Amino acid sequence: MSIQRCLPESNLFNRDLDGEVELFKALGDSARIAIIATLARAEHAVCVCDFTSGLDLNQSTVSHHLKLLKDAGLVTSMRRGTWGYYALAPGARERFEAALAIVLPAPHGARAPR
Amino acid sequence: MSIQRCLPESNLFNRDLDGEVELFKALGDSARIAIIATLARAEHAVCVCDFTSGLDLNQSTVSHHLKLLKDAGLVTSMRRGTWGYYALAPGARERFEAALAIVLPAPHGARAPR
DNA sequence: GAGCTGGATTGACATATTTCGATGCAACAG
DNA sequence: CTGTTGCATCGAAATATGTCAATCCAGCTC
Repeated sequence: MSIQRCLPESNLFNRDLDGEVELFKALGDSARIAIIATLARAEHAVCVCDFTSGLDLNQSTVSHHLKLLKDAGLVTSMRRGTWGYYALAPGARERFEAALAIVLPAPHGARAPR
Repeated sequence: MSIQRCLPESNLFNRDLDGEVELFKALGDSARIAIIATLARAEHAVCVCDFTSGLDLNQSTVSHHLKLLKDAGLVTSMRRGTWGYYALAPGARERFEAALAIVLPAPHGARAPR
């Protein structure tokens, strides 16, 4: 019989993963991941000026990344006078956990290494 | 005193996150996330032909994505005769968990929901 | 050997994404 | 009111990424 041919029906994972792709894409950039990591550790909302001075990027570029993160629902923004502040959106961490659980579910059976 | 000026020293998260960025970037594409989700659920290694027929993409494109995932250390490959097989690399899931824990650490205090 | 088949590689092209400079807009300071 | 400052938005340029067609390279079959 030798080597058997390719499986007739492909058991590819079919479900729609566009939402998860958008999530991971949001962290797939060094500026955005730094922003998120900063916000995740901040006690209060962080001023935009901290990002424009801290990141080695043009102010408009920083603003662009912040907008991207906001569109993804990962951060929230507020204005106080002239200054803008961003904070991690509630549930941001959980959304990543959930996405990871869908893409890479924990092995169902044993935890045992052998 | 009114509104206080921007903080003098920026408390930006400084550590190098390039490795984490590469990880998340790997899942930031619909083809690659489908491949990983499939491999994460497969009992055995999956034939390349399953991906080329299952995904709506050219064979060379599929091969390209597989190479990307392999370069990221997320999958392993083997050859049996003419056919190629890919499997999830051991520890792939854990690497994502670890990356997430660095970028979005769990709130240090309580775990209790209320 | 010759021909075929699965898959990797190469090269080109199309599209997305990142980035910056310039401009616009509100809020503050004088 | 005028000038300044922080941030958003717009438009363009540079770069990266996804995609395919063509080719190459084993290994299989005859």
